[in-house]
Amino acid sequence: MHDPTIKLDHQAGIDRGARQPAYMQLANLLTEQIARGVFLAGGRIPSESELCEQYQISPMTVRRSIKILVDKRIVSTIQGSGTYVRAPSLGGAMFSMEEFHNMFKDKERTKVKILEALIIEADETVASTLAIAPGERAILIRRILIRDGDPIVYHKEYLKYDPTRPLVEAEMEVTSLDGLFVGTGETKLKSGKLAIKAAVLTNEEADILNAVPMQPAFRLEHIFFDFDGTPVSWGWFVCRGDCLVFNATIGTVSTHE
Amino acid sequence: MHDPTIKLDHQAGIDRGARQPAYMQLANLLTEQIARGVFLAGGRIPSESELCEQYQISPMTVRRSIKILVDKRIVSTIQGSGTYVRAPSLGGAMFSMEEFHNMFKDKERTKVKILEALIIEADETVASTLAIAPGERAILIRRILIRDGDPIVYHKEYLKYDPTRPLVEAEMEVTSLDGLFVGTGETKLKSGKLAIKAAVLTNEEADILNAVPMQPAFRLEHIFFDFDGTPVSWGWFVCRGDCLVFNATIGTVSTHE
DNA sequence: AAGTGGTCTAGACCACTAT
DNA sequence: TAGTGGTCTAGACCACTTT
Repeated sequence: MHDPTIKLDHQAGIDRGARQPAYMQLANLLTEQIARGVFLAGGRIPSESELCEQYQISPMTVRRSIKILVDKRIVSTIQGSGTYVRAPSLGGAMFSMEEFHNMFKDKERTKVKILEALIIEADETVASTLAIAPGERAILIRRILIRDGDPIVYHKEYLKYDPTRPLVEAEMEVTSLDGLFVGTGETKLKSGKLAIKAAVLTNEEADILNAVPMQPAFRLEHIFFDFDGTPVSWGWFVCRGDCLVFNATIGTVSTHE
Repeated sequence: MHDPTIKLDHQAGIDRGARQPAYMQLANLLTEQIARGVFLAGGRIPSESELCEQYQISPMTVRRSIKILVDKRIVSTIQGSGTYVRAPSLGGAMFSMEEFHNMFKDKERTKVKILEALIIEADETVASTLAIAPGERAILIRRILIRDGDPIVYHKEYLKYDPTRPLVEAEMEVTSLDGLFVGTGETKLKSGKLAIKAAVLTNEEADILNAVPMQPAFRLEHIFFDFDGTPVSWGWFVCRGDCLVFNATIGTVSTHE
């Protein structure tokens, strides 16, 4: 297995025969040069026409490469002026739910146990959140996610009770929670909101999660809406803080793929 | 100020004279149709050639519109098959540091108070994190961020002591923390990592932040690297949980700009 | 006036999926 | 084989900044 492309480091160019498309190659080339300090933060990278000339690529392809760096917040463009390298900053960091999702993506190790699933009468809080009248019916589901035998996440969710659609049954059936995370396409939800809050375990939660009360925890609140904008479900995950960290990278990290 | 474009809702098309470029108009049109349920999750949107025909736009421009929806995770493309509407899912949610940054972006309301700034001898933990020998010199800075007179964030940071560069002075001088968040371009940092952890206030932190111990809090750990990959600084922000929430939206939220 | 990025065209060829 | 998305070209014109 010999890779002939291994030593074109001295003056790298675009390999038109490579599996990687030209725009990706150029994006990685520029990213690496920025990461190596060839172009410093605040400075300008070569103009698009210069890059076209230098790498023998058409304007649209060069633009596409630069667009990638813009999306990654590595550079920013100023019309009429140039493309500038951004300094790494905390403000631009992004993090995703991947870490949380990974906790129970592995179906072999993860089980979902339903503690409770019943019809309740909505109290003030539930009613106002689900935009229904207090005392109206709603569904309450409480479950725990178990990984390798240990309870790691507690989930509580209120669902609007609506006999005209089988959302209730569908939701009850989702014992793997995949619908919430992967998006099954079976539900007809339009959009949702998610909030991450800092919390400590209540006595009840600590009991369920085999942990001690007052332990640091994340509370991930979620609310989903129907196509007409009315709320459909409201709930939250409680996860022990020592089981979950949200990570993000800042600045230039070349991906190569 | 009359806007003549206000009532083309019945069968919307692309307005070539509008300030908004065609690719953005099409992206918003598709997003709205998905949000209204015209195209359901799991279903296919019209093919690129169909969209070209329907809206009288060239292929590259249509592709650009679709790329926007792909980036927003509203649709996903399968080569040779089509472009499919994704179901909203928690797994795809993204968070930014914007909320945190906003807490002290307003310079009028925010002050930074340096509690301490001194040269220390690195203990085991600091030494291994900054990749120096235990006992070697390092800088410790402790500050609080004050908004409207109330202390809201506590910041502790260890910096590698390196006489060959003025990073120390530069860092000491950054009383607004802007360097960390906006990216001043004065530093020569290459990249960094950020971790968000759940925590409770220690006695010391509670005292500094005028809060009670054991209160829920976020701990935002950060580490920055130089161009050669060596760590330059390590530190963390502690923020009361009742002052900070990370928000994200899921699914189709048309932006219109 | 010259140079920069922003938009857009009207095709081309390719890789892949469906049938 | 027909249709789909993926890549790329070689220009065009525009808006904007710099000098």
